[in-house]
This record gives sequence, C-alpha cells and structure tokens, in this order.
Amino acid sequence: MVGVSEGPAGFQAIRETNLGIVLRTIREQAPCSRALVAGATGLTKATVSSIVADLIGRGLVRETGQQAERKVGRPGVMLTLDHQTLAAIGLEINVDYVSIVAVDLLEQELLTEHVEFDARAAGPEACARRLRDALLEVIGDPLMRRRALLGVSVAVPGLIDSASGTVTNAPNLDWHGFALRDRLSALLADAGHPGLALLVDNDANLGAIAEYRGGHLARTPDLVYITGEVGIGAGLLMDGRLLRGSGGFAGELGHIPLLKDGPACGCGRRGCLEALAGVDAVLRRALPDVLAPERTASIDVGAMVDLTVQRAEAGDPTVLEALEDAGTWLGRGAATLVNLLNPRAVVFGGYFVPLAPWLLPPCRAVLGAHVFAADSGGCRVDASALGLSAAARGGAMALVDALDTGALPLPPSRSAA
Amino acid sequence: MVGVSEGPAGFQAIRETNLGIVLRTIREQAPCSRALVAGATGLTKATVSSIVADLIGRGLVRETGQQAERKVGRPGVMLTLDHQTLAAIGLEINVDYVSIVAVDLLEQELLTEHVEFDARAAGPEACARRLRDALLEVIGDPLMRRRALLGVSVAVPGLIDSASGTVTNAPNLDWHGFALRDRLSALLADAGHPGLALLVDNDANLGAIAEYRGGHLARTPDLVYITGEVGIGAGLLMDGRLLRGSGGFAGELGHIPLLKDGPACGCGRRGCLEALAGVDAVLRRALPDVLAPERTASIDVGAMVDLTVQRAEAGDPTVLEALEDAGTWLGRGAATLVNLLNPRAVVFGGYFVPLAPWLLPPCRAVLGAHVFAADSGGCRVDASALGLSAAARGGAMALVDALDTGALPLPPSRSAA
DNA sequence: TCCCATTAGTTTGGTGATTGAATAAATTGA
DNA sequence: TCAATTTATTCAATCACCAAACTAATGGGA
Repeated sequence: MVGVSEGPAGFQAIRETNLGIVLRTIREQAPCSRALVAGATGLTKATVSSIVADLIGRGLVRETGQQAERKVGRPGVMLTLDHQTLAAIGLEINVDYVSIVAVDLLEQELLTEHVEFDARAAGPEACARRLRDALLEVIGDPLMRRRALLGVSVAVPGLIDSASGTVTNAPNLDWHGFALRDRLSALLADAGHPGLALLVDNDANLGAIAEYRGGHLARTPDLVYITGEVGIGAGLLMDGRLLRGSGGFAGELGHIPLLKDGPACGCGRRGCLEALAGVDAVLRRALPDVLAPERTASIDVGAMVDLTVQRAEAGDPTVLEALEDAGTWLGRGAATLVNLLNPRAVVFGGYFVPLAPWLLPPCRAVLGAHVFAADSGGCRVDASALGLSAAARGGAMALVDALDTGALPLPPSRSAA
Repeated sequence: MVGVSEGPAGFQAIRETNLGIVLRTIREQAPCSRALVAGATGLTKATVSSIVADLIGRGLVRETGQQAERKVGRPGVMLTLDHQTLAAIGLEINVDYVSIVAVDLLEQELLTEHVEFDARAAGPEACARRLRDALLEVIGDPLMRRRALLGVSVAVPGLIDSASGTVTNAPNLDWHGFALRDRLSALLADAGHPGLALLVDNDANLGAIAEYRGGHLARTPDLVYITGEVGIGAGLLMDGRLLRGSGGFAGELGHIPLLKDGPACGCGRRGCLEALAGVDAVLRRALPDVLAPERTASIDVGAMVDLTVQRAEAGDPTVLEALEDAGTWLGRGAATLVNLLNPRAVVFGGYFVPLAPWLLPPCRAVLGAHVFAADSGGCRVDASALGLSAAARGGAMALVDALDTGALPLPPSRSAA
C-alpha cells in the first residue's frame, strides 16, 4: 500500500520479507509457538527463532507467560503481537467533519474522535492546521504517550496522487492541487514531530482497506467498497492490492453512464449513477416536500437521511418508491462492476448504511439478473458495519498492513533486548 | 503471470529476482556493458558480473563482438539477449481456427501458422490432439530444432482456471470443465515431450499481454484489450498484472447492462453490450439483405466482415448507420470501463480491427463525453495492429515475461561455460 | 523411580549471494 | 611513454538462511 519500489533484492530485502511473513503469521495464529510458525511458513526453526528475537527487540512481538495445551514433549513458548508499544493513526477530512482513529498492532481501536468541521469554508491551509491540531491532541493523550508511532494517514474525498501525497482534485472540498502531505509534514516538524511517515489517500480506497482488514468480510482479497457520502466512489481492492489506475482516477463509479438522457448530474453529464442513486438524488426524490428539487448550497445530509429512514419505517410510499428505484440503479451499477471485476464482495458504506434495508433487496435482485457468471460470480452484497469513520480506520490499518506485507515504512528498533 | 507463490524468501528467491532484473535491463538497454547494467539496476559491478556469467551459461545472454562508441577508458564488452538458443510457443484455439506462434527471447516471430479448424464440431479431445499435432510440427521445424523450449501456452475463448489449466466454461466451443492442460500434457508426454511448461489462459488476457509487450502501445502497464471474436471480452492489465477477479470471471465486458429492455443477448438477458455492438449484432444490422435477423447456426464471420467493410467504403448508408450506432455503444462501454479502471489505453482487437475506421470515431467521441476525469483520464483508444494471432503471440510473450519478472518457470542451465 | 519418546528451541557449522575494495585490463590524450 | 579513465574480475567479508546436532522440558510407560 505504501509505495513499494521493486528494486534489486539484497539481504535486507529478504529479511524484511520474512520479518513480515512471520509477523503476519503470528497475527493470524496467535497465541502460537515458534515451532508452529516455522511449520506454517516453511522457514526453519532456527530462522524463525532469529526473526522472532528481532521482532521482540523491536517491540512488535511478546512472549505470553501462559502455557499451551498439555501435550507430550517440551511445551512451546507462546507468542503474541505486542499491542502495547505501537500505534498507528488515521485521519479523515470530509466536507463537514474531521475524524481521527488510533489503532494498535492488533488493529483494535485505542481512540476515536469525530469533530464537526466546515472544511469547505475553512480552506486547505486551515484544514491542514486543524488536522495537525487533532493529531497533536491524540499523540499527547495518556493512552498514546508510551507508544511509538508507526505513521499517520489522511483520507481525503477526491483524486489523490498518493505517491506524492498531493490532492489533485477534491471538488467537494474545493481543493485543487494541494500538496497536503508536504504541508502537514512541515506543520508537524514545526510542532516537534519531524520525519513522521505520512500517507495520503482517497477515502474510498481506505474504506476498502478497512473492510478488508476489519469488516465482517475481513480477509476477502477481492472486494469493492462503495462510499455514499456526497458523491459515490468506489475503492477497488483486487488480489489484496488497491487498484488505482494509470492516473489515480480508478473507481469513479458515480459517473458511469447508465441512462441515456437521464437526470442531470453535478458533473455536467446526464444519466450518471450518482444522479440516479446518489444520496442527494435519493433524498430529493424521497422528501419532495422538504427539499427543493434543484440543488441548493448545502443541506444537512445526516438529518435528512434520518428523516428518510423514519418515513420509510412508517411506510411512506413516496420514500419507498424512491429507495426501490435507487436500489435498482445501484444494482445496475454493481452488476457492471461485478461483470468487469468479479469481486468476492461489494460493500456499501457511508450514508448508504442506514438506507441499506431498503436499498439492498432490489440491488441484489438486479445484480443477480445482470451478472453473466452464475450466482453473481459468487459476489456478496452487504452494508458496511464500520460507520462514518471507516476511512480513518482504514488509513490506520493500511499502515499496519504495510508492516505485515514487508513494506515496512519504519520498523523501529530498540537496543534493549 | 505464471503462478508466483509468495512464499518465504531464501537465497534462490533473491537470485531469481536479480537474474530477472538484469535480464530485463539487458533487454531494454541492449547492446550495453556490464557497467551500464550495474548503474541502471543499482547492483554492484561484481554482482552483475556474476549474474551475467550465469545468464550466459544458460544461453540467455551473449557477448556481441562489436565495440561501443570510442571514449576514454577501457571499452565495455557489449551484451545482448541471445535469441538463438530459446523459443516460446503460443497456441490459440478458437471457434474456427487454430493459431500457433513461436517467438524468440527478443519476442520476434520465428514461425506463425493459422489453420482453419472447426473446433466446435471436433470436440475437446480432438482439439487437444490437433493442438498437439500443431505443436509437434512446429517443434520439429528446422528453425526450432536447435532451440530449447521455454514453454507452451494455450489461449482459449472462455472462462479458464489458469492455476489448474482447466477450461471451466467456453460456450462458443461447447467445452465445460475440460482439463486441457492435463490432457495436453499427457499427450505431449506420450509424444516424447514430458514436463513441458504449459500455460492455459483466456484469449483476451493473452491479447492484453501481447499489446503490453509487442503492440504499438508497448510497455503501457495499464491497458485493456477488447476482443471482437464471436463475443466481446476484455483482458484487463493493471499495473502490469492481469486482473482475473475472485473466480476468474473478470473482464466480462460483453455482458454489462447498457440499455434497459434492449435487444436480446445470447446470454438470455437484454441490453448487454454484446447484443448492441457485438460483431454478430453489427453484421445483422449492417447486412439485413444477406443475413436473417434471427441467429442462425454459424455464419462465415470473416467474409461478412469483409463485405461490411466493402460496403462501408462504398458509402452504403445502412452499413454506416449500423457502424456508427455500434461505435456509440462501444463508447459507452469503454466509458464505463475507463471510469472504473482508468487505463492508459483501450485496444480493440479481433474483427473490430477492420471495422475500426468507422467504429472508433463515434467511440472516442462518446468516451470523451462520458468519462469523469478530464481528457478521458488520459486514455487512448486504438485498434490493435496484431491481427487474429494476438492471443497466440501474447501467450508466447507471457512465457518470456515470466522470465523477465523473475517468475522463471524453467531457467535452463548448461554445464558448458 | 527411571528411562524413553516426543516436541520446542538454540547452537554450530556451512552454503549461497551480495558487497566493497583492490587489482588487472584496455583505451584515450598529453 | 605516462597519466587518467573506465571496465571487469578477484578476494575477503558479511549477511541471512539452512540442516543437523544438541539442549531442554514434558508425558507416559516399565
């Protein structure tokens, strides 16, 4: 996930690879003995011993005092990830909030915060400062004080050049070509935290990682995460890797053309999926008495979604019809996606989650009818269980993932053995 | 491309990686000295010397006698790929032909053959025998006699489990669950060629590889190859890797739903891209006086395409309208693809190639209008220059690629230094 | 109780591959 | 002819893994 430059292989490359393999094995098998790790990985017991010693020295692994089940032979010393020493932080900035999540090596949440913030009005510079402040606050928290920081990630709703950490275009924030990583890095250096590993990525991409590593579809290497924030975006995880496309524009699910001469979309075209089934379109069709049909500046999306849910539960026919229709269009979009990519799962996130009980049944039906492969190619359709902080969590997890996959950005070492 | 199992890293793993890196560098820079390779790869001169000696021993690299430009200092010994000693063979079986291509290490064609063959009538077993015969004939050719065989690939139009080499479902051939690799392997063992590396894959996938390595868009790591044979399929190459999906069903571009209540498709649904712009649909719309509107058993597609081209050149309004319409639909399909995957290029192959002068202009126009990212996300749309043997060539190239990327299936070694 | 079989983990010697420095080789220019 | 320069090889050192021997800890049987 973090840039892996496929250079020539040397000694440290092989060590890093095996370090990552052992770490991943311990994560999955814990608690387990060195011998078990050796068996599972194919490495020698000697090598595993050496690597484990290294990992313990770095504070990533720890011997649990507890015994394994009583069997014949010398009992093994059980190993677990040491979740006390490290932490990874994920930030998310969106139109109307800043979200921050800290996780440990086990990807368990240490801290979560969700703050209302009018990012659009503030402008990029003020946003960067707000992110810095949120970060410093979390770093200073007693829960974090004793931990080394693996890195920080920032999720942004828009087109990102993740190699340089630049936000190419985020229309909803009105950012264009903002070098967020450089700016934030400078701000943090001024605040006494130089050289922090910083990762900037699209919110849908990081949401996909959150589902991959933490959702109820965890460990599904081919999945698509669909955001339902202001727009519709898709994070495409194929073969456990994010699919970004040649220019980083991949996943623009919201703007695939579905209906010739359909309703106008914010992008200037007609018949885009977003114009047919985006949250904004759904709300305007479901609540014609509350919202004017034409786009207005900004509405309180969260509140309107709640109202829609209330009315749907009450059986309001206008709302039910709007949701049925939107679900059908989402199904056609998903069918297109599944025909092209054949993922194992499609997960709807963001504001689609509360609406899922009404959206998913028609969506699933259309999907089944329009996918060429039998049984939708084995693809499940579900709502995310991660809530609005999915992208922030995913970002933090992406950092942990970088450790596991051997693309360690900063494997901290300690002299004490 | 050939299954790379990401196991623990050892010495040979690192050696294989560097072997591949050096080989690739020499391919791209040839003729070049060892010192230049060292500079380009970041490896030490000593290491490069060792690796080059190894490659020369294997017959993959050769010292050219020729001198470099005269400069100060000891002149370097120029290296090139040794294209004399090795060959890779690609087979393709399709509804009405068998195609075979042999290439050397430079991916230059050694032999090509294209034989009419009614695969559907023959059945899978006879097809396997036909493939064996074609292969033995090529292996026995004087041009091939002195060469070691890197491996053999087979392209099949249908769903393939490339790990096991089984054809899961090839409707146009009427094959269902045929273990082609095992069968062919057994036949070849009987014929005195045991243990040959055999690779079975989808024709669109291999077509994409052919474009990647040999087309005029060579070295574009994010490209989509669209087949125009009986059906429409897409080979998706992203980041230089084939995208297969969780069940190998990825790339079913022909069956994405584009038009609600559109024309009936062979798959039983309505409004699929294939029903709107597939070769069969185009021909029936373009040549209503020649072809009955309903599907008949089998028509001579090649001849009908030629006739369509003739009439289009003559300005036949029925034909021009049919092509314009098909191009528009292909544009919508391509726009969907580009919005989701953001490839650098979309290449049309098969029978779309002769029709390209009429299909591509409307296709490009629609693409430009329906892609969210500016300038179609930088995506080019072109017709393939590789002809009907694209998949066979791609298969042969995939084997060479496996060498380059370090996933050497069988790097042959020779005792003679 | 004692000893053996069994499993865990460490130590030791050895191998393969890269590295860095020194050396030899080949050529240009003064 | 002698520097200067660049190429390629050689050699010792290092690093990481591996195989096998060895130590350690436990349960089960005689």
